[in-house]
Amino acid sequence: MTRNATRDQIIDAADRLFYEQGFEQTSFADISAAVGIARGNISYHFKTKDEILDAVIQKRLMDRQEMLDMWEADGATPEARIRNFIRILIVNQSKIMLYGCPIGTLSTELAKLNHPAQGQANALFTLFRDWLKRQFALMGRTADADTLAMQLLARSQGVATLATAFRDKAFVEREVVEMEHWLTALSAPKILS
Amino acid sequence: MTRNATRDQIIDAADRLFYEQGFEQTSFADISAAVGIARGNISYHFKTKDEILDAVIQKRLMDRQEMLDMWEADGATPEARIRNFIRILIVNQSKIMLYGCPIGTLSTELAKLNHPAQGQANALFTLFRDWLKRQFALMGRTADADTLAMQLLARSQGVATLATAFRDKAFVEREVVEMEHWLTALSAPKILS
DNA sequence: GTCTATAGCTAGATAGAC
DNA sequence: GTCTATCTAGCTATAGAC
Repeated sequence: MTRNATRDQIIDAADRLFYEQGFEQTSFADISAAVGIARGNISYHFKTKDEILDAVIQKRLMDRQEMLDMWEADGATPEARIRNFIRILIVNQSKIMLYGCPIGTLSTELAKLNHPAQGQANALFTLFRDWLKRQFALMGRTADADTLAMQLLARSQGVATLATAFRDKAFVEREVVEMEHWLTALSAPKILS
Repeated sequence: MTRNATRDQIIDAADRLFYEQGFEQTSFADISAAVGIARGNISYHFKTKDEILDAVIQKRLMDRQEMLDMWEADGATPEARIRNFIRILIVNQSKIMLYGCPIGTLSTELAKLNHPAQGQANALFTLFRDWLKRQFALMGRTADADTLAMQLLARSQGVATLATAFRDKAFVEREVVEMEHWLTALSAPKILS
């Protein structure tokens, strides 16, 4: 893997534009303009648009893995680590209200295109799914760890989709609180009050 | 509003193709081929592609309103009616696993295009939101009817997104059961066991 | 490694014959 | 109302000068 400033700039710009405009809607001209280079220069670094997509997905995988590793290192408890996941909806709120979740929207777009990179894109979901599963298992939920992981993933995706449609900040914040309560209830001993 | 067989066929074909391939990815050629007419004929009925989109959204609004009216007429209780909504995920399972939710994916695509029809497309969400809100209110949940409506909408959207990514039938069925339990628990008196 | 130029294609939209 | 033909513009991708 060679380091190259221009190549990395292309990937960064494509990553942002694929998220904001969609993969299909983003042209070589868009990317080259964003980087500030000539159109043809892109082709020196990437033969086809699909190669750019592959590089963007690889970069997203690396970025998210790094983020999860950080949460793993810093979080005192599995609950605290999962809370970091839930709070993505707050941290990235403004972008999510404009463009949705970068993972979910790419996955959906590639599904409609029946694009060969679908599997690679869905690996991003699997990354979070497996990480969440491990955290739930550490919470003692070994039996239903994967079910809980999928439930939390689904709920986040749903909130992101409706956040984009309704642009309602209060809704997002309310749902995040609800998810945190759900998480707390999972680990807390059952008390009849 | 004049009735016209060809015009309606164009709308039907566009409705299907916009769902399966996306709005941007569907061309006049795709639609005319699906209907079995010449490319130029489309332009007689619709001046621009955006006009087709408007017609498709209007049709979807009418279709869904009709469906909700049927549920309203046939459902004995608000719970039974809401159950119909939840079970969309089962009834349309195979299509959802291929293309996602027609409402959510269109809304997301138009958001990324910053398309002027965003508001119209989101009216589809509002249609379900208001209907669900009314059902929850009829269940006695007047105070948090809208919150519950948004929660159920979000959960459905999330399941649809992950269903498309993972193509996992068992996951969808499991989540539908979970949502039905959630619904039952909402109306049932609280029993400490 | 970056550029200009262009080939080859397809898109949305328009004009006009029938 | 439906058709063929065509315009203009945009796209991906390639070739080759520097």
